[in-house]
Amino acid sequence: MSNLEIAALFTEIADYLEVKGENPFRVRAYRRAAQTLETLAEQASVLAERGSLQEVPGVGKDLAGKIVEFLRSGRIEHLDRLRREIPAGVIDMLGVHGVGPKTAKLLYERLGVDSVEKLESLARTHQLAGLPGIQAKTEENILKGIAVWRSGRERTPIGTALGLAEAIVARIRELPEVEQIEPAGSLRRMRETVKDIDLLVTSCRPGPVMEVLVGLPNLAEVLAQGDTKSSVRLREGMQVDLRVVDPQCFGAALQYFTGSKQHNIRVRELAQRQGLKVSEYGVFRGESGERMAGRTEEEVYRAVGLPWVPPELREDAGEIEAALGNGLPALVRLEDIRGDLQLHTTWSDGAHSLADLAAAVRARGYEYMAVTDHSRSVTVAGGMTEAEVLEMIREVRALNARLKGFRVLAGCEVDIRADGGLDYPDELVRQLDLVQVSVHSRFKMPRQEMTERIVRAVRHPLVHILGHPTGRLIGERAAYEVDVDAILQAAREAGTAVEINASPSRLDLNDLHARRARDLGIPVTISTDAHTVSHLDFMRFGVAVARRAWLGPAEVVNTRPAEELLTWLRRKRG
DNA sequence: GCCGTTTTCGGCCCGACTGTTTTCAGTCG
Repeated sequence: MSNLEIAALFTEIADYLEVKGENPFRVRAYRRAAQTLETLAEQASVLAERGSLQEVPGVGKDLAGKIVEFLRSGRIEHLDRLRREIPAGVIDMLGVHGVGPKTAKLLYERLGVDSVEKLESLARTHQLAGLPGIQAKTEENILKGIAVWRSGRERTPIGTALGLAEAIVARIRELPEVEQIEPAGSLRRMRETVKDIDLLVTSCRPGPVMEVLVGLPNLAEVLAQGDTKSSVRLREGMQVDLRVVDPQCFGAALQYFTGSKQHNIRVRELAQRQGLKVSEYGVFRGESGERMAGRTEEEVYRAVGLPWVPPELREDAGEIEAALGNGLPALVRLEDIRGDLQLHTTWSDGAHSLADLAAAVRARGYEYMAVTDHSRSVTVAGGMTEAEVLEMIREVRALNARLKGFRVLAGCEVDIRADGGLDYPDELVRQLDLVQVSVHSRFKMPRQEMTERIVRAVRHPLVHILGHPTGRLIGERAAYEVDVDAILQAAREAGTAVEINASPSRLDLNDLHARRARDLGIPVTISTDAHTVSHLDFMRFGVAVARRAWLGPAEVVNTRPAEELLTWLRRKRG
């Protein structure tokens, strides 16, 4: 977590510097470094030990020094000074929509406003009006901004957001006036959570499109309605921004609105160096203003000398450099997946019988599946007794005898006990085709103890896969305290695979950890952890995480044909 | 504060919108 911690501190420094009115490019340097740290697969502490912090793009001598300072002392003296100089509440105000650094500074210096609460009471009583650039309307906007700030600007899990977006897209697509419609923003990049839904449409008649949007059955509020841009808030709380653009500009607009912001900045810097200008309207020659591209994203990227970059990679996390060197990876696709390796049936807490689930999995076009019901200690989930495991194995063998062209593997999600031991004796575990291990209890262990516990299980010679390695539930439960890098190192040494659990409430490993696994050459599985047939659809979210982690099909275990998978499972055990 | 096919100094992404203004600064994405 320390990369995220350092990133947060750099962002805080940037906020302070901005309020102080310092050089905006210096501010940007801090923000860029923060953003890069957030998407860095390797721990800054490890880089620091190697002395290679300055190889991180955007980290120079000074910022590397500050990182080292933080790692050594847990503090950054420069930030401490800033905190003493300006109250934290002034920085909080930047979170209010409509209040930027200039306004915050003005309010603090002229009226002593040093908290959102104070800001609110002064706006209510019209004591802000009269300051330079502030009148009644601005007071009103600030109050609106505070209301949104209060209601929490939490992000929505991708599964929920994508469902909402696709329902809207389906309605709009029905209109004969609509030519193209695409979600953009972080939704298209498939981040694990998204803030709002951006939709991009080409149509010669925007009117009816806007009508559909403001007439949605789950509409809560129309925030703005114009000819080319409308915004609404849904009852579920999410904001939806819809823009209608000219077909000539669709690719440029899609590229622009997909972001990330930092990726776009890099693309434009690249263009600028070639005397070009990139905007949401297209790519233009500097002097003549001649239009070179805009209809498709491919055109836009080609015009600035890049191959098309898959949206999942657009985070300024090395994809620009890779694209320049023609080194973008061929990413795993949903259609590459040949089977699902974590599934639950009525043998434990799943909704369907083994035979019914197998039929449903097969109907998705998969070649194989592993049934991985819970082990005995996980009593809340109806874990199998030893006798039931044997019975389950017999049922699998019998089923396979009947099935042609489809293979069921007898597996188990074996609980990792508090001491790192497995939940069944080795003689029983050995009889399973596939053994996945995971933690389901004692989440609050000290970091060191939890790490040793999982490392021990990962090293067990009969274990194939570590399931949902960090145990987090998005928006509900943080990952347990654990040294993920130590676990990954152990997995590499033992040849044990790690899972990307595709359930949208888990997505565990996350994109960063999965990328780290990739960098270390650890095999990865993508599994849905389905407890009912509809959960089989989660595979797309797991594949999205894998794509964000730069994984190709060869690095994902369950893209292999059944025979190759079986060979890997056997060989793993020597 | 970072960085280099134009640079070790002098640059650093782009456009829209809004509210406040007599021509633009601030904010946002």
